[in-house]
Amino acid sequence: MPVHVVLDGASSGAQVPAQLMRIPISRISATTDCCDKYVKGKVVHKGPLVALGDEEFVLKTVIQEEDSHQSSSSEHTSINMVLFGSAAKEFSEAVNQEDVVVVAGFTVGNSPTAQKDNLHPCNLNLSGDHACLYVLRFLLRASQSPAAKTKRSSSPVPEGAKSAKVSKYMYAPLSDLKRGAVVNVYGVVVFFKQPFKTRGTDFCSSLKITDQSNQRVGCTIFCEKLEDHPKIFQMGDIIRMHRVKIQSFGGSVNLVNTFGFSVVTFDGRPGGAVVPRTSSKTFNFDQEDRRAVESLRIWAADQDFLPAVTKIPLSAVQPKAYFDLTCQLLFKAPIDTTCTLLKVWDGTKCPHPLLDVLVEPSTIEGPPSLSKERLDMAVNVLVYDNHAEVARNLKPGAYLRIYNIHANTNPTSNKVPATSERSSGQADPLVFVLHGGTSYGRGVRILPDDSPDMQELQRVVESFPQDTMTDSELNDCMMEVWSTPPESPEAFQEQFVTERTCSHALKQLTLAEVKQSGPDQTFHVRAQLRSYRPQRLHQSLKLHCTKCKSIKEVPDDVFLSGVFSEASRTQGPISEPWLQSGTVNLPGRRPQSPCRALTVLLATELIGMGKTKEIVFLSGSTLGEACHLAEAYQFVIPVTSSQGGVSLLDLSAPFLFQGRKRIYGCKRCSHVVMKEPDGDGVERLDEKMIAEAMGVVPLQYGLLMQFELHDGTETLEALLWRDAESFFHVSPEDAATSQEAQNRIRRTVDALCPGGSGVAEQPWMDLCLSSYLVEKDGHDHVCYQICHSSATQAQH
DNA sequence: GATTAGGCTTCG
Repeated sequence: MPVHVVLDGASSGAQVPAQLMRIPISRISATTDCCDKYVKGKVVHKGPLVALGDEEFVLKTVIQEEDSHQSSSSEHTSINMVLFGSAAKEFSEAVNQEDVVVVAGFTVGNSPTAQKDNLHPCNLNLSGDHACLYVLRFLLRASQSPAAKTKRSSSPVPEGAKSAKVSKYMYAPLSDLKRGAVVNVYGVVVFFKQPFKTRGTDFCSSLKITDQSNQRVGCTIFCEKLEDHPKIFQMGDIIRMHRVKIQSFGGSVNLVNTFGFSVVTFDGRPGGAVVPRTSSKTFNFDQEDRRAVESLRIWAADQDFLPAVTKIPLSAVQPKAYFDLTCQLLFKAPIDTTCTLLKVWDGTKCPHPLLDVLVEPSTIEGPPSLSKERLDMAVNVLVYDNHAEVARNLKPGAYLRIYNIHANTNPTSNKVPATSERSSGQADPLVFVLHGGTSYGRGVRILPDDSPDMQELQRVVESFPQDTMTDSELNDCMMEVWSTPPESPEAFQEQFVTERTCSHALKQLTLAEVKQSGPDQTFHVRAQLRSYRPQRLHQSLKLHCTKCKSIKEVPDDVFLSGVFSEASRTQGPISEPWLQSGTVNLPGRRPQSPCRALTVLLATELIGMGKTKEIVFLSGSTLGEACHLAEAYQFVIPVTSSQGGVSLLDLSAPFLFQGRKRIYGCKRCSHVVMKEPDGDGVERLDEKMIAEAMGVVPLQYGLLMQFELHDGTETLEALLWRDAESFFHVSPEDAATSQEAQNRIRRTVDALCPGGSGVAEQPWMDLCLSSYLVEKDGHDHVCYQICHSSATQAQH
């Protein structure tokens, strides 16, 4: 298949032949005569190159009409394209996601996945010599001309820095390394150790890389700062290093970083986006780098130097085996100076009996309690020596990869008190161990938010119900109630009537008519609720700022525990003239847990006024302790030390606890200044006065849902946001804390959208809708919101 | 323009 790269919109070189006619994606059908047609679209998804045998490849991609926002939503503007043989291989090498391509010489077939992916009912198939592909590359103004781009410098360091803005680098093949030289290299990582502390001033990363020359070369990177080290997460990652010195040791070549060293790494899996991983703010990266990474990926995929099974979930663990575990930290507890317990899970259940490690409850750092489901799937990991030190700084909720973890079956230690139900004939219980030292790459690493492995795990663990506050409060916990569908819909079928509450004199329209009208209008419609989002109702609760209009999610307890834990880790002494410190004894929540003395601070002036039960500043506590104390004090303000003075925790956490209510501040609009709240001449302090005294702009709770409406003429997505409170007759604030409020919302959506029943049984709703324009991705979209409408229980 | 480490299972 000829592949042409058209630069600058066809100003030079290859051009799309003039005799070809463009056919919009939406007009393609099984009967389309394709011999004189071409399709133009943006690559919105590029699948991996799949090898079926010798030179037999297949690759799936999705292309989308570029100006698709102008078409109506019923048109299919995205289409699956399947490439075979050399066409697949060439496409994989030449095209990146987001590229605009022109495709000719295709055939049209039926799409077997149309039902599932909701894309075009047809497929485009590309194979053989007839297929023709043009990649449109629009060069940025700041970049070099195409002619200059083809010139390559032979110097390892940037040359002509004065004349050209873009520097070129030469990369040495690993088979051609001359002792003493300083070079730039690309390679695939075949072995690595996480950076470890040396006896000198630096951390050291030790790795081995290879490239198409099949040469394996060891690399030793010394850097004082951890963030300057290569960000390697797994074997197969791709690494680019600038300015490494070639040394020889023990008869083989070794690369060591030298002055001006820089490193960038990439995920090594073919097909994925090429995203450079570096903490460096300036680094060179252009199309040639992209191609170098992609060709290394394709080459490496065919080699067998990578372990066959790279990911082992807890459900597939073999006793006695060593493996890498990707998991989420639920909580941790120090055992002694050389050992820390990490309780982790990955959303799968380990099938083997587990050794139960007993720890002092007061030493546990993590959320106040966890759902039984999570605890049932969680495993103990004992990390020793150098890793115990790293583990002490991990925050509950963090996503981790633990390298070379050992599924130990013979725990001989009496240091860790343990119980297990061992009886004859039963398998030895497992305990996971990360042994001391760095052999075999042993270590722990936090996976960053943009890591695909982290995101995949996050999707899995977030599909489980959220954790509850405490065991005893399980029944009235928001997450539990909202996540649980009613036990028997038939037995509990209530009738709800949805009516308009506005006084507009408007004719009722069909949804099809609404869709044909423009923005900034009000409509009256009669429709049924086909579906709603989010399905997990607690996710509809949001926090929003009335000042900057931003909307954010309500953080979960695992995350909040991390913020509290981080704050108490960096906790120092607090000395403020207007605060007096003291301690409060908090009784243990469970009978066996001991009392804990909490450091609290009280405002001097309020003490003078006898108002000692109103506001308490709490330092160095856990989330659970803050919640617990909020039962006894009117307002609890978690604080930490800042240069000897007092400061609020990071505003991702509530700045104020009022009973069960957690009040958050806007990170963007708040300017925290800790002042003594002025209680003078005030009967009762309220949240507004406290927020004002501390320079915090409080966030409001809101309910945000998306309703899919239909009426036989059309379906229409409408948001419920501004008038959600009057629709459900529940205030979002109540929904955040009250079981009754959550029940009411649950019952309403269940009645309006009874699961499993036919369309005829669905109630009709009389709704008032408003339409408005929203700019997204540089284009205007018409959106709809349900307003002036109310769902009330029908009177029997 | 020094120094570090130089893979290769713990032993709890």
